[in-house]
Amino acid sequence: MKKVTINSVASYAGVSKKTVSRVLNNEPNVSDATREKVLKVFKELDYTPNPIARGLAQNRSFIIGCLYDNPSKSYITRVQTGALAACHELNYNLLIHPCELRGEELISNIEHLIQTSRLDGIVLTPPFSDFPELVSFLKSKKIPYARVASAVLEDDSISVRSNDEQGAFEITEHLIKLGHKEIAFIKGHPDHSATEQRFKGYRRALASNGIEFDERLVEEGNFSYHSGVDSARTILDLNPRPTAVFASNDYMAAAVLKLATQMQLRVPDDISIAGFDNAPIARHIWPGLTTIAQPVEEMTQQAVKQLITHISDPQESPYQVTLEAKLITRESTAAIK
Amino acid sequence: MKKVTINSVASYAGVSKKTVSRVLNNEPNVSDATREKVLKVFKELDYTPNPIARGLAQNRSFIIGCLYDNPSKSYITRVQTGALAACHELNYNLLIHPCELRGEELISNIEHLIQTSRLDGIVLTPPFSDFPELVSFLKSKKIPYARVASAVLEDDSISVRSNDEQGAFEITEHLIKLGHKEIAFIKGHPDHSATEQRFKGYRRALASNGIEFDERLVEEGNFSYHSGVDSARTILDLNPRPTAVFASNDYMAAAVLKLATQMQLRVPDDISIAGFDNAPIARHIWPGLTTIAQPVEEMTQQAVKQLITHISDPQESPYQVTLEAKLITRESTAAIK
DNA sequence: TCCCAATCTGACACCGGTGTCATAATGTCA
DNA sequence: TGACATTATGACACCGGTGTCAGATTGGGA
Repeated sequence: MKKVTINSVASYAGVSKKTVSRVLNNEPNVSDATREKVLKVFKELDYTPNPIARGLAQNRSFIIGCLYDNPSKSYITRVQTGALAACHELNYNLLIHPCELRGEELISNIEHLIQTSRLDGIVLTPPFSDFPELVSFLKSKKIPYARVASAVLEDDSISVRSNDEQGAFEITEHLIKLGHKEIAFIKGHPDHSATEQRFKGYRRALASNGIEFDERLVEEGNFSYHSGVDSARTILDLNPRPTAVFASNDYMAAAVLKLATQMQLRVPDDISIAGFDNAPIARHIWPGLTTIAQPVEEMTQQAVKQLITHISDPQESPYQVTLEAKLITRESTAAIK
Repeated sequence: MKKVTINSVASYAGVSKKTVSRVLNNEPNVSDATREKVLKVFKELDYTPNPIARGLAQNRSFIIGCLYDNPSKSYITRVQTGALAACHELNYNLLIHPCELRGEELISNIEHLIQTSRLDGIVLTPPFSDFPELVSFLKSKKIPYARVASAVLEDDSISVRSNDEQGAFEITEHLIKLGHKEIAFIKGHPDHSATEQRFKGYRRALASNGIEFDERLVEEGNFSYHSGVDSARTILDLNPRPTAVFASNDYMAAAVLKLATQMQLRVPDDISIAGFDNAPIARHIWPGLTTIAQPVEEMTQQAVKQLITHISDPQESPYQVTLEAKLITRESTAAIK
């Protein structure tokens, strides 16, 4: 099986390398006859251009990096799915790069990554999307980037998000409409901008329904299952016990459910529990969790797509998109008795 | 910020490109003085070799592909973690490629992937590890590959596995020692070789403890949570009801637990449940699942490491490794009353 | 019919490394 | 000291594409 290069195609088709290259890249100024002739040879020889050679000539790698630091495997997988879909469509490769936001020398770690792998661009997923040091570093180095699910919008960068504040508002209001007035809240990790957004939505729902905010009902979590256990312990021991708990994500909500079950509390009869994210666990436990579903794949796909488009043609100016989050009701929430 | 290439380094150090290249690759026949001089210039100019140029010259991409088709996000993430660790260590990149085993034209899909991305090698994770068509395709095309968690061993290929049969044996024996005699079993997806292995271990444990195998206690699942629900329904409706259920993975075990809870059965008092894999869900539900932990990260890391070593130096002959799986006991199993 | 612009095509250098081979420098032993 | 093996170094082609620019061809208007 001999290697098929642009040279073989050129000589076989009786044209120059450059003309073959023109056909490859859909450049103008190639006569229809020539174009067809070359395309036919492509098929006959089963030619695939070498992205490495192309990369060298254009000083590009055709690789996008994807940064994440997230305890939720399902979130990571969804991010990857969306990013891969976009990359696949636009003939790019995806390089995944898990790393710690608070790890030592994050910036130099990323710089090294970009240097050695020659990334063309980078996608930031939470909590990196709103990490100022990193964003300004990328900006100063003129490295194209896109932010997924960021809270802070900038005019001149690509950002695709869903409305966390609104989602939290809706799920809180859902609880309120079921008759709950004492609704505990478990916060997420302070490094994530979603944490603040979800808290805001919770408070707005209380306020707009005339329920006074009670600080004692709020616990600090960090999105991990473990932190949910700790927060749940405090909340479930309150006297009087709140009739509902809204945790900032499903893992912490699952932890509340676990502890409640251990304490012989019946969910949702004795207490309602709501989560956020619609992680697989939300439907894998009993009762299933009422939660908010975000279009993670689509957010990431749009972000990466826009990023690559921008790289290929810097004329394309970046823009921001906000997608809808959706309330999913399951068995863990019910009307107060 | 000017680009630093091998040419700049060469002229700055007063040597030829080739000598710089020799230092870069730790080749012999460079005097210590020259080597040091060049190394110093590397630091001064902060030089990073361009992997793309190197790839073109050597006809390599420095990219390993990782194939998977697995419903468990945590398994995927663990595979990635191990693969990334190996790649990072050996200056390779990892290209993830989720795809369907039974999807149309799997082989041509993979061929296209290898063609267009110019993969240097490929890691097969279950269920691909034991998919004969794919393996023989790779072999015929002389594409280096490594298999993770494969059941069938071949002498001349890289394979790193853990002992599923033994794990299943141990967990079954654990149940038997707790006094259980009627132990239901839920099989995994028939495409996965682990399915057969785990079933074998279950049967061996029964046999070696003088318990007769009862076909009615075996249900067909496919590793998904959903299939677990179906199987659980049948099993829990049996009369007499088995005192224990061993599901081939944790998702199906979680499904059994969910259904049992819905049916007001107390776990483990009324029925014991065991899983396999030690997925996060095993400790996120109540009661926590007794299960088998496999060293997924390590398996994958070793496989990829060996794969890259083999690519860089085909002298290195492939070998097979089997790692230990470990029984983890949690609250979902208890002695029969 | 002629001229000039627009369209098409190819020669050749270049991207940043590595492989080959010739040659220079050094070392070893008789 | 001379002959020869060994080590060190560089010149140059090459990997497979793309960019630049010059030259060839075609088309339209005067």
